Amino acid sequence: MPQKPSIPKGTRDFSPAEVARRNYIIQTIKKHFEVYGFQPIETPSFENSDTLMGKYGEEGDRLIFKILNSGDFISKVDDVTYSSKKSSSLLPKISEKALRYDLTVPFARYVVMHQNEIDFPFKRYQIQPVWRADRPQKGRFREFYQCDADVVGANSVLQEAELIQLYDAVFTDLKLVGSTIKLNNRKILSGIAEVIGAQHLLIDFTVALDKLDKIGEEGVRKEMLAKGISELAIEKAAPLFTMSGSSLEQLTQLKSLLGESEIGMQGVAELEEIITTVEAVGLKTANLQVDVTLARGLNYYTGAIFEVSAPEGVSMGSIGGGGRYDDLTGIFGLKDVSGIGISFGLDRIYLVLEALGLFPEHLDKSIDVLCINFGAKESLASLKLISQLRENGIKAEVYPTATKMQKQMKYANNRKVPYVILIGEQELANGEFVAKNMDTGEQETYSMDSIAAFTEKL
RNA sequence: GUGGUUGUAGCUCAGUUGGUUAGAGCGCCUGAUUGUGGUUCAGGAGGUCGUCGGUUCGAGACCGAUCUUCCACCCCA
Repeated sequence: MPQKPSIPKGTRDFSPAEVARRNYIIQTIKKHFEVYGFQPIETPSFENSDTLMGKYGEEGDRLIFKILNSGDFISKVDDVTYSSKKSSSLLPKISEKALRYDLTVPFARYVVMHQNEIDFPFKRYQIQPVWRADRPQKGRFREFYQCDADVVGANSVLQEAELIQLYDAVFTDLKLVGSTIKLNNRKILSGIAEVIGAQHLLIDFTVALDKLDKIGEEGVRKEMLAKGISELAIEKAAPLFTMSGSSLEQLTQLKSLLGESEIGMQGVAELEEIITTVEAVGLKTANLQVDVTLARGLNYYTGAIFEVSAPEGVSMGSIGGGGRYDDLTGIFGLKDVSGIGISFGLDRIYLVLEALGLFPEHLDKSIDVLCINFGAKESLASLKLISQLRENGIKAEVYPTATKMQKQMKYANNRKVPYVILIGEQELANGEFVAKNMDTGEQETYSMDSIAAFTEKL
């Protein structure tokens, strides 16, 4: 036998049972997206490189899968570039396309390209795979699905509140009780950087701050210092390290800290409005929590930032994230279009539901009825019966060959078929069929003329 | 991209300081049971020990490379 085939690192095959479970999650998310008024679009799996490159920071560029040009691409490279052996200068000459890295940037490109056909505010959702040339870990793949909902062309904070409700609705429907939606605002982070005199180091500051729960206050101070933030500045920011209390209490503390920063106060005001709105409407099972250390996410966020973490006890990175971006379409030449979006991480939600045993049982069921095959004449009668069942939307099939009954029953058992139908010589002669309930083992005889009596039981 | 870790039957895993023919449980197949699955009993099949190379009289075990898994960074869903 030749070498066993394999699939690339960080990719997966999905069995029928896994697909059924994934579809269950997707259907749930889709249902709520539509109830909230979002419309689906799809975009190509690969884009022109210049659409993607530079949109996710330096780190992001490294993680984008590049697609090699077609044809004899290497002969078209000039000798100087070729012999320089520098990937950065060689890359644009041999690769002009790349696999999409997320759904937000392609969406911004879509909005700009179709701006004349779109009615704003435009609410779209998109459920498609994305690719990252990352090193895989648990819940971290090189090919995975994002489920995004975005609104562009409206900048009321009502949207923020609605999207928080949407998170709550989806996770409640999935029975994932106790998820936490963390909320922050980029303007608050900017304001703090301004107040402590470290605007130019905003990214370094926020990245370090984000690690607070992981490496502790000492670790964060150390990292900030290493990035060139002065001791005095860090001391000014110190209240952040120990901030606690309810969301509104934290906002009060922020107000005193940010009093001199216009942008910071604006961020606080936005958060306050979002929180009071959400509290007025109420959430079903999710917790909403202000977290000033929340900074993850991409450079293009300008206002609210969201991140959802699984209920306590499940170790999994974030299962969703999003935020407001005021000028994403500006990169592609369309100014003054504010957008806000959230993303659900399908693959991680799957792992969380599995860990907590929250998938409904019926997902395993592939068919409702299996007919035992007793031979040519009998199976013909079975086929007629099955046809009628199928017309009633019942998933049914006849075992294809007349092998031993034991084998057929075992097959039915393994496929978790709830009912097995038997039409043998005896039944055929009497114009009847026997239905066996595979759970209880009980059998009942029905007339071929009145299948309704049977279908009612399903 | 950096450092570490894992790989043995379809699945989960044993396998002693390197020593004859590599094991278990579950699953699968056959029979007890020619019209009845799940439970039970008896028997059976299934492995170039991730791959390639090296050390050795001898390698599943030691060394190197490579692929893969998981983990910590980086970053992120």
